[in-house]
Parts: sequence; C-alpha cells; structure tokens
Amino acid sequence: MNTLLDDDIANLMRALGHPVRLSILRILAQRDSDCCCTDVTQMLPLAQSTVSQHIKVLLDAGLVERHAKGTRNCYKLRTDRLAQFGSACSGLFNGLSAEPAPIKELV
Amino acid sequence: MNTLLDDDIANLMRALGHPVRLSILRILAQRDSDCCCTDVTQMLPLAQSTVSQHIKVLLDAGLVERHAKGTRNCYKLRTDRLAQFGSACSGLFNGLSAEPAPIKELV
DNA sequence: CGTATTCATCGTTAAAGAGCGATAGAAGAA
DNA sequence: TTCTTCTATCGCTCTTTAACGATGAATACG
Repeated sequence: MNTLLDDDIANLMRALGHPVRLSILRILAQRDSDCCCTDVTQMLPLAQSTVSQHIKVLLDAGLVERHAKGTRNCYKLRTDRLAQFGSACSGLFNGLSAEPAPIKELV
Repeated sequence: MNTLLDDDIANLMRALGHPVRLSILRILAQRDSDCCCTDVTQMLPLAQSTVSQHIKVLLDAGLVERHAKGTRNCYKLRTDRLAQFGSACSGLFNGLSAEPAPIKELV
C-alpha cells in the first residue's frame, strides 16, 4: 500500500501539470515498447533538449522508467505508480467531498 | 459532460500541485460553510497574503468559490468541478494503462 | 579507423511561482 | 464619524520552470 502523503501527491500533480508531459505519457502508452526520445520529439513541436527535460521530470516523479537499448534510451510508463497515484487521487477527492465534520467526533 | 482537454487537466493539476493548496482544500472540506481567509490562515504557518494568493489560484482554477458575508469572504469547494476533475483523471489513467495500439486498427 | 545517431547535460534567457510586509478599501461596530 | 476587522492587491526578492542551441559521451555503422 504505502499510501501517498500530500507532498507526494503535490509532486505528482506538478509533474503532470504541463500539457506536453501529458502528451508524452499518452505517446508512451501507445508505443509502449522501444520508444526513445527522438520518437517522442518527432511527435511534438519542440526541440529534443526540451523533450528530454520533460521526460526527466516524469522520470524524477517515478512515472516513467528508462532502459538503454543500443545507442537509444527507451522509455515506458510505470503503470504501478500511475495506479498508485490514481487511487491516491480517488482518496483525495472522496475525502474532500465527504461531509463536513460533525460537532462531535464519532466513536 | 463537457470533458476536459489536456490543457484543462494540466491547469488543474498545477493548481493542486502544491501541498499548501491541498491543505486548504482539506480545511474547506471540513469547515465547509463560512470559512474565510483568516480562518484558513490560522491553521497554516503562513502569512495572510500568502494564503490569499493560494486561494486565488484555487479560485482561478474553478476549484473553489467565494461569497461575501459581511466584511468577510467565505470560500467553499466546488464539488462539481472536483468531481469533473476526478473523472477526467480516471479517464486519463485508464487511457494510459490501456493496451498499446495494435498494428491494425480494429473495425 | 572515421562517421553518424542518440541523448543527457550545460549555459542562457525569459517567464512564472512562492513568500513576505505594507497598504487601501469595504463593511461592521461603537 | 471613528475604529476595527477582513482581505485583495501591490511591490519586492528569490527560486523554479520552460525553452532553446551547443556540446560531449556513448554506441552503432561503414
């Protein structure tokens, strides 16, 4: 389980808080194997260095993993972490939409 | 319905991408009515101006709404928007964990 | 060997974010 | 009216982010 703290949730939110990074995740989801930085760059109107930076943000957030393949670095989603974040979000939203605390705490 | 675009999702993610703002949402969820900026500030180790800024981010993201009450401004969650964002997240994560596209599209 | 590819990193610039104190305006209280 | 409370906003500083080009290291190809 190892449920996420607010700091962790905030970090993940920030990592996903850029449309280009959402695009990168979608691209990786479709071409899940052997997708390298150049592949991603070709699908985006950005310089390679910029895409590499965005991928690094996703790497640091643990949402993506890297494995070398010859001269290329291939990336793929960390579905475990995505699922973990997904349930953390559910928990967050449920907690927020719960009724306000009553005057007395229940036993 | 009016499903959210990636830009919208990214904006919401960024709005939630700070632990203080998550705290503010939790505070509003508990004291849902008549919670003003001073109330929130008293529960956080931050200056009033800083809290006001964070609330403004949540306001601009549409996650919170304001209504004046005498000399105070009261805030409460926009549960509709939170729910909308919640399902957008579910959709996002489901889409990401879906199988990679096959060589040929199905009919 | 030399020549491409690939890509992370550096250095730079411009913009955005975070935090604070001070302040002014609005609304209630005296 | 005068005083107090509440709060959004301004001005400031410091840090972070975004984007780019250039570069060097690593691997493959010839």
